[in-house]
Amino acid sequence: MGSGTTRSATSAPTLEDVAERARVSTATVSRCLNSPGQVTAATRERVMQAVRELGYAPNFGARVLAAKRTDTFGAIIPTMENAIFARALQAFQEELGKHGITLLVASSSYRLDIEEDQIRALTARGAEGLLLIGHHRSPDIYSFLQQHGIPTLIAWVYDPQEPQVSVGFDNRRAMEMLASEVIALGHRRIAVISAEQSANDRASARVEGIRLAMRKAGLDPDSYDLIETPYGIDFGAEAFVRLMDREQRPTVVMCGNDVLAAGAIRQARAMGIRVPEDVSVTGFDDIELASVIVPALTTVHVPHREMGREAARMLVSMVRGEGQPASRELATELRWRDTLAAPSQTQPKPDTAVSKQHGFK
Amino acid sequence: MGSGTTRSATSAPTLEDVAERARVSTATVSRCLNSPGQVTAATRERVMQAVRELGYAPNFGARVLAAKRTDTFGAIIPTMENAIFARALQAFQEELGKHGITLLVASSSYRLDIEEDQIRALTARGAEGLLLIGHHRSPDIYSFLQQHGIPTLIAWVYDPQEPQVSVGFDNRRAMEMLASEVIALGHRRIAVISAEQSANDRASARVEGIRLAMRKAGLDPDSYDLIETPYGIDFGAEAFVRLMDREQRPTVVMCGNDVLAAGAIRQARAMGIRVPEDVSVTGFDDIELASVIVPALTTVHVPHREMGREAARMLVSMVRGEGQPASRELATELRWRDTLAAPSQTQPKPDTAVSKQHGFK
DNA sequence: CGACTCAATGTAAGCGCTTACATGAAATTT
DNA sequence: AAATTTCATGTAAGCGCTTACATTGAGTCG
Repeated sequence: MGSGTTRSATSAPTLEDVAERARVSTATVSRCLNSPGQVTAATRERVMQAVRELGYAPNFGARVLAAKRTDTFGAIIPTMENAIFARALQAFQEELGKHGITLLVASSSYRLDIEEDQIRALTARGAEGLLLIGHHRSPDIYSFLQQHGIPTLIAWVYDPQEPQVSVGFDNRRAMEMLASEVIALGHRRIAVISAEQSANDRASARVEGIRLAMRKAGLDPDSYDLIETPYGIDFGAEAFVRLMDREQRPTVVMCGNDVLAAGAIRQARAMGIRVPEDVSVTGFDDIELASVIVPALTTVHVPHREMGREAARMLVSMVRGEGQPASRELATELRWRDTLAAPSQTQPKPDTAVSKQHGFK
Repeated sequence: MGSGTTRSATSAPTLEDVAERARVSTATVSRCLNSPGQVTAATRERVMQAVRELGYAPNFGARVLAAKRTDTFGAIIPTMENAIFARALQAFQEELGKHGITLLVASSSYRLDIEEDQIRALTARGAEGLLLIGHHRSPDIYSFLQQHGIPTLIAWVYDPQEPQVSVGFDNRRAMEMLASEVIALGHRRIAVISAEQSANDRASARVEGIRLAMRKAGLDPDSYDLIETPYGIDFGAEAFVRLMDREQRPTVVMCGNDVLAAGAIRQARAMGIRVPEDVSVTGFDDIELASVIVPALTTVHVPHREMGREAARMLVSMVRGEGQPASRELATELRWRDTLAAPSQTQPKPDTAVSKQHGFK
């Protein structure tokens, strides 16, 4: 175990230990650490020496208790396994780092009750600002947050109606745009694979967007086929199987996110169903995966990194007491790739080889 | 803003406020919260009522200071953007949750100096146990950790030689296995795309594994072509271009991870180079991506979730003072899919459909 | 050379919580 | 009914740090 020194794992050295060793008061040590300008170079040197020798690290709890500042923000995301959150969070953290702020991350597994616990946990740990995903949660929490005076920013959605400041995009409108294109292409039998909508307002907004587009196009907004499923490639694949089992197969499968779409496409290939000749597929998010799979996925691009960075800036200014900034909308953008085409008028004929690669474009 | 009560954001209520309102001592309130069994149902009810009315949440710093327990572990990963870490971490966190432990996550961007800061930050924040990736870091840190008595577990590697307990796999041996297969298949012109090795002992162990296999096969271990590149699909693609520019093209490109491999494969397709007919490609990690891309990637499967879960169990037992468990090796496994084949002896004949592109050779 | 300034340092009062110990009432025993 | 045990609750001492305020001693000025 011990590699050299025989120093056992005594409890960590305290400010007082350092003070004693450097022959100064604890106040001086504290000043050395926090506002070195107030201390003579000589004493400072002596103190730092002691700090080094003892391997001193301040006790965060005590510091917070006394100073009432934590320089810590918190973020709660549904899951770390979803690349879109990971990516935005990385950017968020990088930006916070520039301001000397530490980020605490927790994940809720898409469960409201867990999220609530996490919010309390992060608050208790002194998070001075909070980043949350989506608006949908109990009002109690918002009043709790308000009571504790904790600035909270909602990401991944943009909705100026809501009282909380948000940064993100209009999920409904973005999906509506995509759906309009799909309809314009001639698709009428539309199927949807969505993430579970109950605890996920992004998912439900996206589904709504599709309905809206259908209504606007004069289609019956209830005529579409919807499957809700957990997040994961395999779930997407499985949902696709079920969809293809319907007596009336859809001509397009619109997925609530790219991962589900990737599963659908993989499954299509496995079943010998050609995309987009036999069935079109669309995604949402534009994660890296989207451009790597074959055929490359037509999807909605979301500026994740930018959202993370912007969220950090906004939250910092809120915590600094510069008032509530206005909610900020980020632009999404259709990424036309190879999985969306007009429905084939003819019955799809069983394909001969693995197809001759639909002439791109 | 305020939805009902006019309560402004006064500073958060304290234990004392609750005590006063419930007409008991602070001790009783504390007991209600921490060991409710010791309190009469009646008083408990009264206290809880007060807690609710006040929206009380304990001050973490104060609690830690007094109780000397934080129930918090820390983990530092190189980046959240890499799915393998995200996935293992998710499992790690889930397992810790069962023990009532909160996880604090930080990311170091593959930089040793940042990691060091993060270690100190997490320590100061009361992390009682630490999960770190890979062995490679300054000895000062290990003595710091030891001095503070913070159990530390190293993941993603297995090396019983090292003094720190680790859970993971033998990167070198795993890659050696794969490389042996590659060589057995007849490949002699081997190229490698690796992550940067300097701050990443997993990457360097993997490269070493390839050299080892070559040596064992009687090949000159310096005859291979190595490109180091940052993490990312596009970087993999770019490296692939450079490799294909060599006057003597390799017959196989072994990649340090699946993401680089995905980039290489995407690029091959873009260049009209067939995989595996013209060039084989291998990966490492077996992330979801590997089975979705076309052709599906031959790679080394690593049990990320299991590693995360196991890491949690081991670290918990270490923190509980149950002594140093032995390092634990997890099995990796070759996943044969479609990107690795014997090098074509004959000149690759231009195939009719997809391409006559690759002029080369 | 004494009155005054000012910078460096020390003193000590909390910050909000937990918990060992003290207290007193109710339950149990003798 | 007195003695004893038991259990709920209160009292108060810190936990390690920051910081307002007090102190000291050196420099400045007339």
